[in-house]
Amino acid sequence: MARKRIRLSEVAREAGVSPATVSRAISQPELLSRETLSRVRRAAEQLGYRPDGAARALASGRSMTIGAVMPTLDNAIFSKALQAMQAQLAAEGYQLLVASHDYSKAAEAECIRTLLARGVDGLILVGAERVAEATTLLEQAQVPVILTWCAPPGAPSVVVDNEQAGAMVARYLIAQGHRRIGVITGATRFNDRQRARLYGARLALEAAGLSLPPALACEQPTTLAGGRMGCAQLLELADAPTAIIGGIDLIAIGCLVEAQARGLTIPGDLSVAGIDDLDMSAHVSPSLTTVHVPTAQIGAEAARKMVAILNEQSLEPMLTLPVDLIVRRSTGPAPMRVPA
Amino acid sequence: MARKRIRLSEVAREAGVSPATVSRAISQPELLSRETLSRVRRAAEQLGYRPDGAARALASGRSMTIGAVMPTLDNAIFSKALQAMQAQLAAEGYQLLVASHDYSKAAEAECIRTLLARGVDGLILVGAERVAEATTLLEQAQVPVILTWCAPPGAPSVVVDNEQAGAMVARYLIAQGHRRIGVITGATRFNDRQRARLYGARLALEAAGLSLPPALACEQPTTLAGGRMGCAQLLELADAPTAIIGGIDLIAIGCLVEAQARGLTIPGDLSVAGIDDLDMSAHVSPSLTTVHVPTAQIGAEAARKMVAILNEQSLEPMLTLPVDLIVRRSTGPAPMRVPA
DNA sequence: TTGGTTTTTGTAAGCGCTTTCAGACAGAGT
DNA sequence: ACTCTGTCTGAAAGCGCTTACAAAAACCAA
Repeated sequence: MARKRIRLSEVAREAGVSPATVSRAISQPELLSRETLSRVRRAAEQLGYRPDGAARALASGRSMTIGAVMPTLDNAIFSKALQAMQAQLAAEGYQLLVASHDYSKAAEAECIRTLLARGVDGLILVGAERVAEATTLLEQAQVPVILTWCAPPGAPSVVVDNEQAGAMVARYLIAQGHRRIGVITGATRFNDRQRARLYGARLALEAAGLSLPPALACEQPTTLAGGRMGCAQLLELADAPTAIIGGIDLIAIGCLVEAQARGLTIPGDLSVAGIDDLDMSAHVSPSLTTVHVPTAQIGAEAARKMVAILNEQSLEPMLTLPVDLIVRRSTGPAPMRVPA
Repeated sequence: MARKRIRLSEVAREAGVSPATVSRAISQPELLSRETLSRVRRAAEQLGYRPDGAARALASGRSMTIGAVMPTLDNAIFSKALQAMQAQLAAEGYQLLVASHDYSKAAEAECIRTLLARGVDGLILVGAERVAEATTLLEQAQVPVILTWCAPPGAPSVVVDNEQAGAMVARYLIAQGHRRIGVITGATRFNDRQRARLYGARLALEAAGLSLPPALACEQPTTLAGGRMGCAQLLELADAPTAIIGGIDLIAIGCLVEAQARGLTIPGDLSVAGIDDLDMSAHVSPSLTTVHVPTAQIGAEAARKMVAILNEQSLEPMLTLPVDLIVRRSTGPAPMRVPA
């Protein structure tokens, strides 16, 4: 089979109308008379016509394609957001062009450059921080940009209050009587989300008259293995913490695993809490206390907002989604101080 | 800032050459003299020229874009493969257009249709099964298609032997003395991977003179929660299995959780094994015996193969990656039969 | 120098569609 | 009957780039 691709003009000939009419039948059917429309549709159907995306994009200036640049897809929070984003966009007739940069600023700029060159109609990014080159590209490009997870006030964005999330867990642990609380985050250098969470936790600690000494704040890869290492490090301290906050659930779960592997009981000997509320967090053992971050919703809302902007519907630029503390079994009262 | 976008012809004027020369400077620099090339490059640089993707695609007939259709991105195995795929493609100058269909055949066909309409240069799909409509689309489209995970012999593909994977775990459990082995898979109806794994396990069982009665083979959503439900179901059987195989690790981990929540010790009372070898599988407690499936490699190799095909390098159509049994702590000898 | 090659560059014709503008036509009002 | 709407359709000019094809330039041997 596989005959040559049918062109719009052939459909026009078949239907006995002009190419313009066929084009309208596709993109603005309401302009055509009922009869013409159905004639064109029949011809298109019969010939198996498929419009050429590149040609449409070139002629119309819109590619119906949105670019998403993520740190990685290999992390449930991003892939989940992406999944929701793609579903939402598909429903609106847009396609998702995906790039990921593995937490490299330079690579991120490169991703932005390529997507822009591909002619995306809009760009969805994670976080607010990027290199100057990227910022310039974004300014010069005439496409809307939506930031997710974290953004400066005023920028079109769908975010959560990461600082608040960090503060929430910290306050809860403090309320449970913990006084030495460790925090394990991902690298904070190119990750404003992690930085904000850490900062929030620190503020809460200080507000309670406590502090977060350097030894108790460590950075690790945002993986389960990273959590294990971080936990090991904190537990080996002379004055080990009675509670640990993971900057993301994956790290917290790593702590759970490591602590239990060392024979500690949770939450008896050590309380552990995370931030994100992954699906699995409710199922690990013990189930993880965490702050629910509406990951999928971030993706879906970002997509929705993008479409709204492209349709010139103006709205609040910044959408802040709520975060909630979810108390489960991995946290409890601080252990009694053992008399020296 | 944000002046109007620079066109190729303006670069040509600036550099004092013809548009054709500028075009060549971009796509076939080796055709130009050293001097002209650098002149053009300087002009392009100075004006901040960015080629228009749509125009290039239309004129050249190639969009430098590859479409990937996945069941979902919200599952580590797919997002991990996608991540590798995207990285590999980016390195070759291609971009990834992503779609997902949530295990719906109809939606998959729709994804294929849209991506094809967008003018992708190639398509990467999961599994071999699809509705007739999709098959027709693929035949008519003149783009290479690569199947992953599972494919009929002869089709360009990057696969693993799922049947073999299923057989491997089953044989291992049999060797450990288990005689009643339950299998929990994802829905097998639109999932040839799960079906093959189940089939492999069944064959291994039969080869050992055992069988897989209907009660011991159940289907659940491919999630941790699905695993818990399936496990609960099997454990409540009058004649419960002494070992359970999860069609994917997520399900197996769900079993781990559920069984332990019910007070069973693993592997003392129940052995559990999965297939996939997720990152977390090594870290759950007890660590999960599973069959390693080189997920990321599937993605990377599919991308590599796609590029090779697009460059007309012919090669073995089908690449089969090896799977390995990874024995960890979640499996052990079958418990002694308790005298009635 | 001359003709034959081999680069290197330019000319121009599209790629397949959208969209502006204007024309055709039907119905309404006077 | 005649203008005035408003609705529907067509003609034609691109969108920004690639790529035959052809011309020009450079090189080479005779």
